[in-house]
Amino acid sequence: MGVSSRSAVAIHALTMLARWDDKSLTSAEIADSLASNPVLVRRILGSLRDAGLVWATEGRNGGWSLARPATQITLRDAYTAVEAGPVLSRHPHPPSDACEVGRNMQDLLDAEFRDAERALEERLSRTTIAHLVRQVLANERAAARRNH
Amino acid sequence: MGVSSRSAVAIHALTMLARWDDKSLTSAEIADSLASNPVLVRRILGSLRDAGLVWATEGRNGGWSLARPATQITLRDAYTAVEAGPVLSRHPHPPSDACEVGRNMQDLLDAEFRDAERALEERLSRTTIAHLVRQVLANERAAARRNH
DNA sequence: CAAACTGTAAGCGCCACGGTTGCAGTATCT
DNA sequence: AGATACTGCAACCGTGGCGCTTACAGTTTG
Repeated sequence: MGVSSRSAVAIHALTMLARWDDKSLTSAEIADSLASNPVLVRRILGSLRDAGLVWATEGRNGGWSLARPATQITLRDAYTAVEAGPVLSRHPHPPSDACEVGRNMQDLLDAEFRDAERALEERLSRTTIAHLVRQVLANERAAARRNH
Repeated sequence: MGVSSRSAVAIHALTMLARWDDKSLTSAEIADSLASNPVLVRRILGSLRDAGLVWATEGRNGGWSLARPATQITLRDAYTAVEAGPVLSRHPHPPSDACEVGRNMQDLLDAEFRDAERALEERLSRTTIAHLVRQVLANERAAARRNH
């Protein structure tokens, strides 16, 4: 296991919004694609809205749209918007102060883990939603070509 | 949250074994430093043993020792030994096959997430247990100097 | 007013987690 | 031999977060 699947849902939703960016999509439409529930989608899109990545119009014919071009939204943006805590958990309790190692490990480990998490986020920041849309369309074209 | 705290415990234990590598340490001693439980420590050290990082002698005066020099054990070794699944969770369910995005996202996301996880592990592999021991000793020397 | 949306709060069952108890096996010490 | 001090392992518990659902208030359009 590990981090929640909210990032996956967020990236999925953003990719859909980018794929059909001429119209807005409802949480029900996105939930259908995810084989999930509209409320769950709204919760996650709510986090993305708070992060300034998407916006919603309420009422009938309402729905969700990207707040900026898909070329300017990275996977890291989605990840940090929906994921709270650190990836790598630290000590459950503070270690013993009486131990030479114990009284130093927490800070040392924190520095190492932060660097590692930074490396993960840095890699995520190298892929944009636009890139994923391009790959989806390319895959679809290839699949259509195979069906002749 | 995120990944379990087993990595933190494993690295803590390895650092202790490396710090006092002239003798073997019991699970109780390590548990004391962690303010935790000997059984929990044994569970995690058991994984490290299966990964070939440490070994134990049973019976009275038994205990744990490193299986190879601390310069040749990285944080990645500890991490992969105790942590099972992927860091970043994928879709809870397979998405809908009827959606153009849905039927492509899983593979695309998996590739991206694997790359990101690889980046995290790569960073962890750059720090050895010996390096942590060196920092602990340096911190202790600095603290002793301040107490004059 | 009815319909179709978003937005929230509350609750559900599930599962992994850290932690604990209990006990069998094994080596050492007296 | 018998007490002692370890590892090893299985079973269990309480907690918390997860994905998911229901219910309902608010908002805009037909």
